[in-house]
Amino acid sequence: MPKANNVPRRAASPEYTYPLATVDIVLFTIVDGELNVLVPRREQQPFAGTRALVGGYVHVDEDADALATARRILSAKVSLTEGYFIEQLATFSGPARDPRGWSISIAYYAVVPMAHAQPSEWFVPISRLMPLPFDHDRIVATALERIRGKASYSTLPAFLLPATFTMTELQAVYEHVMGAQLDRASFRRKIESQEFIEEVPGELRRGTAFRPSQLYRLRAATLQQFDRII
Amino acid sequence: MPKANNVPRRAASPEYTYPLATVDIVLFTIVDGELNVLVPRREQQPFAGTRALVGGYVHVDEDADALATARRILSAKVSLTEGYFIEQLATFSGPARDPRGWSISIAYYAVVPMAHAQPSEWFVPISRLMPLPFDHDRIVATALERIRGKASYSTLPAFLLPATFTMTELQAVYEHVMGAQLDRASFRRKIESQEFIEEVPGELRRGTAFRPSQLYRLRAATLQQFDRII
DNA sequence: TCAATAGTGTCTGTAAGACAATATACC
DNA sequence: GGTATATTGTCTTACAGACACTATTGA
Repeated sequence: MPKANNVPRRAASPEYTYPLATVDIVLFTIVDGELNVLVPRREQQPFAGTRALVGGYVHVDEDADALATARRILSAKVSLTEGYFIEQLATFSGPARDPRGWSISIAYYAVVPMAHAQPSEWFVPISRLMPLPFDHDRIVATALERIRGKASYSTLPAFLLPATFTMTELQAVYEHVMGAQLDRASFRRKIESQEFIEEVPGELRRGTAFRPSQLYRLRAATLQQFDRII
Repeated sequence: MPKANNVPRRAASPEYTYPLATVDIVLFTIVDGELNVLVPRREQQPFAGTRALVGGYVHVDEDADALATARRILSAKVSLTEGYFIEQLATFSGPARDPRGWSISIAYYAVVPMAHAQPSEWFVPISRLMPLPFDHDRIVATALERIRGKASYSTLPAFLLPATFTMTELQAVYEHVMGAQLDRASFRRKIESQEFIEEVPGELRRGTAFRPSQLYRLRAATLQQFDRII
C-alpha cells in the first residue's frame, strides 16, 4: 500500500500521458473576528518551504472518492478528523498550473470553528494573504466567492462558531464573512424565522459585559450540513 | 497526436495506479417546450449501444484545460462549435462509477437554443429519461438542480431561445426550466428592470396569433455568459 | 364585432432596513 | 443610579403576487 510519501509519478507511456490527479482544500476559520485560510508551509517539492493550500494525490487504492481524499489529507496533515463542514468547490486543470505536468486539482472548501484550528501560525487572514504557488490564488478567490455568496442565504457561517454562541456573535460572523454591516433587528428576525438554531435552556453569557445574553446552539438537524435559509 | 480513437489505457505501474480522467457533458435544450438532455447511443465499450451523456478522455497533449476537453468533445461528437453556454458542474469520482477502474469525471453542463440541436433523436425529455449507465443519473440530477436553481436569479434560460423571441416565449422557457408558473406582470417587471434583453426595433411577431408581440434579443454584453439578475 | 393574446395599472401582503424604546446585568 | 449592551417594537419602503383593465390584431 502506498503511503503519503509514496508519491505517484507520471506514467511513462510513450503514446499517452495521464494527468496528475490531486485534491486541494481551502480551510476557513475565524481568528480574532477575521476570516483566515489554512496555508501551512509545504514540506515537499515543488515549492517546499513556501505557504500553499493543503493538498495531496488521489490514492486510488484507499480513497472511496475525492471527498475521501480530502478527508484523508485533512486528517494526515492537519489532524482534523471531524467537526468541520466540507463541500466540493470546483476542479482546476491544465498543463501549467503544476510544474510536474498536466494536472487536475479537485478543490474543496471547508469551514471549522476557531477552536478546532490548532496551530494558528498555519493560518493567514484573507486580507494579508500573500501570492501563493500553483494556481492557489485562483482557488482561494473562487472559494471566497462561494463562501460569501452562500453566507447571505445559508447557515454556513454558523459553522465557524463554537458549540454555543450569542446572537451578537452569530451576527458578527455573518458580517465578517459577507463583508457587510447588518441591522440587528432584521438579522434577529431573519434568523429566528428560520429554525436552524435554538436557545440553550437557561444558559446565559454572564460576567463578560453588561446585560447578559442568551446562548444559542445549532439544532441537531443542522449539525451535519448547512441549509438554505431563503 | 492521439485522436479520439486513440483511447488511453490505465497505467500498468506495479506500485501505483492512476485514476482515469474524463469529461462528461449534460447538454440541455428545449424541444416542444420541454427541457431535453443530449443522450446519444454510445459507439464504444463499455455500454456500447446504450444511451449515455457525451464524454471522453482528457487529452493532455492537446487540451488547455478540462473546459477545452469539453469543447473538443462537443465539436467532435455533436458538431457543436459555438453558440452555446457552458459551465463546470462538479466532479464525480470513485472506483465503481466506471467499470474500467477508479475514475474522475469533470462534469460540465451546457445550454443551446433548440435550433442548434440537430439530430433530435439524440435528445430525451427529462420527464422520460431512462436509467443511464455509469453514474450519469446522478450527474443529470445534479445538473437539473443547478439549472433550476440558477433559473430563478439569472439569465441562463434565455440561452435556450433562438436569436429573437417574444416576452411570452421567454416567460415560457423560464417556467419550463423552473417547473413553476409565473405571473405575467411580475415577470415583465422583473425582466425589464434588469437590462439583459432589448427590443428589436420595429420588429413584431405578426400573423401567428392576434395582437402582435414585440420581439426581443439578448444584449451584446449578455451573449457570451449569463448574469445574475438579482 | 369577436376571440385571443399582448401589454399596463392597481391593490395588497410580506419582509427588510431604519431607528427608537425598553430590559438587564455589572460597576 | 449609571453605563453599555441585549432585546423588542414600530414605521417606512420596496417589491412580488394577484388580478383586473386596456390595446391590438386577424378572422
